[in-house]
Amino acid sequence: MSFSICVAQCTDSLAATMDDQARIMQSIGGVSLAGHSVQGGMALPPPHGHDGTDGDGRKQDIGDILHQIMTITDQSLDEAQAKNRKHGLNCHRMKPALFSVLCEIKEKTGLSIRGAQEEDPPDPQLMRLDNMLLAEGVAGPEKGGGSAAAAAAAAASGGAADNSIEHSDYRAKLTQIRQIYHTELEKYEQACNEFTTHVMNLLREQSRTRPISPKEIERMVGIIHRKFSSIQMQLKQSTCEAVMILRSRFLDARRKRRNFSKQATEILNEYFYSHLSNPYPSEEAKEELAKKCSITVSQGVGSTITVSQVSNWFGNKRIRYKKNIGKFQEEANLYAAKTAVNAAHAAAAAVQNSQANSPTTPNSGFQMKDEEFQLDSAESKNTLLSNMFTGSSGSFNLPNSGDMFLSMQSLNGDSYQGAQVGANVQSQVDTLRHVISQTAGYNDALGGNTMYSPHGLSANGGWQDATTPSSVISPTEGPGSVHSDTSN
DNA sequence: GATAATGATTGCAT
DNA sequence: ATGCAATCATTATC
Repeated sequence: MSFSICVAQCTDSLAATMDDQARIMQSIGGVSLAGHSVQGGMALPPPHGHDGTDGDGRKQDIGDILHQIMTITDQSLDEAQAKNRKHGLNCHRMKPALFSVLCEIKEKTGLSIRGAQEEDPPDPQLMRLDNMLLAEGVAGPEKGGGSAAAAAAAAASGGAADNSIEHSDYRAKLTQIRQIYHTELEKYEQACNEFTTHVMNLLREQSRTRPISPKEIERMVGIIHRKFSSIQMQLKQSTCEAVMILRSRFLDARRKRRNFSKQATEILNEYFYSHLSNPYPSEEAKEELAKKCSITVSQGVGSTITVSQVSNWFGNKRIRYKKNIGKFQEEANLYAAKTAVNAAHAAAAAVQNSQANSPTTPNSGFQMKDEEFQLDSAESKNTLLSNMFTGSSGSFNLPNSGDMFLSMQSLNGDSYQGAQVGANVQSQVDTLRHVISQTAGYNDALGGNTMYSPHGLSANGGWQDATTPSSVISPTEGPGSVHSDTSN
């Protein structure tokens, strides 16, 4: 939440900066409008019949003209007056001489200027900014660019390319920034164009009374563009800053973790304990699990869970389970029982179906929707159950769920009936646990006899290959374990 | 607030 | 690439 606040702040500050710049820009626009007043000031006398070579009053004349030029802008003239004055100057006999002098001076300055700014070296700073904005998806193509950049950022951050809430949050903020950036940029460009047009018109008009080469107009336009691009640079800089802040917040948020929802943990645990002999879900299985977790999560509160998170979870789980098996005994039993109940449900349903009645399958909440998944776990359920009830050793490989169902019935002696199928899961689990405690010597105490041992865990602490799941019991136990044989 | 639980990261080995 | 082991950092629990 501090994250979103900070981002909001950063976006606000960005907007504020942009407003500042907009103001700057507007003030520039104001200058451009005020520029109208220059119009009359530079008016010069037109060519005249006199060649201006007579000596006496010449200095005086030039002085007069210059004086008029210098002061003309200070005087507020109405249209008629201005016209008069203009005409007067234009008709002055010194006009040609002055004009040619101006031309000469212009020629010189023009050359020097041309020489000075011939090459327009691309500003490295601006290029950096441009590149960054492009890379971040702020500049460039409208759609996809942002998410691509976000994905890139996520990937760079450590592999969680497909990300969750933070990701979309990041994207939303980035889009916001992009929008502001583009709006402002457009405004600037528009203002720049308007200003350029205006100046060009001015120059064109003035070219009637003073020498203005196309080169000069070009140069003027260049100056204007440079001015505006320097403002744009500020905008780009601010945008970059905003993106950097946003990004750093986003990356920092990586470490911020949220516990998975109960349902998600249930699902993962179920898979883990039902594949205890080989708790290494394939890529597909991980995807499936991630999807399942996210689906259940979407019904409640929490964040979606990604494949890499599933991988993390299994990595953590394996290591922690192995480190302290005793601590996980209860959990293992619980989930084994749960799985058993599920399998029993499935089996019961199957049996009932095969008996031509049409009972609705009880909604256990743990039932696998995916058929393949279901088969897979059903198989391991068989294994687990067999282990539980026979006290391990190879054997089993019950051909189908029906058999397992039968084996349960025969084992329990009492309690479990097909009719119970519709009852709620927890009670069934409890029942089952009770039954187990009676029949299989269930021991609740930590570190006590484990009726449910990690058969797949080999002596060196690793899990055995998937192909030989529970058929071999290692003679020695894993770290901190106790005897796995709890059979009666 | 101390401690446990837990999700994420890192460095290493394969 | 993937998993393990150690560790970090946050969250939950008491």
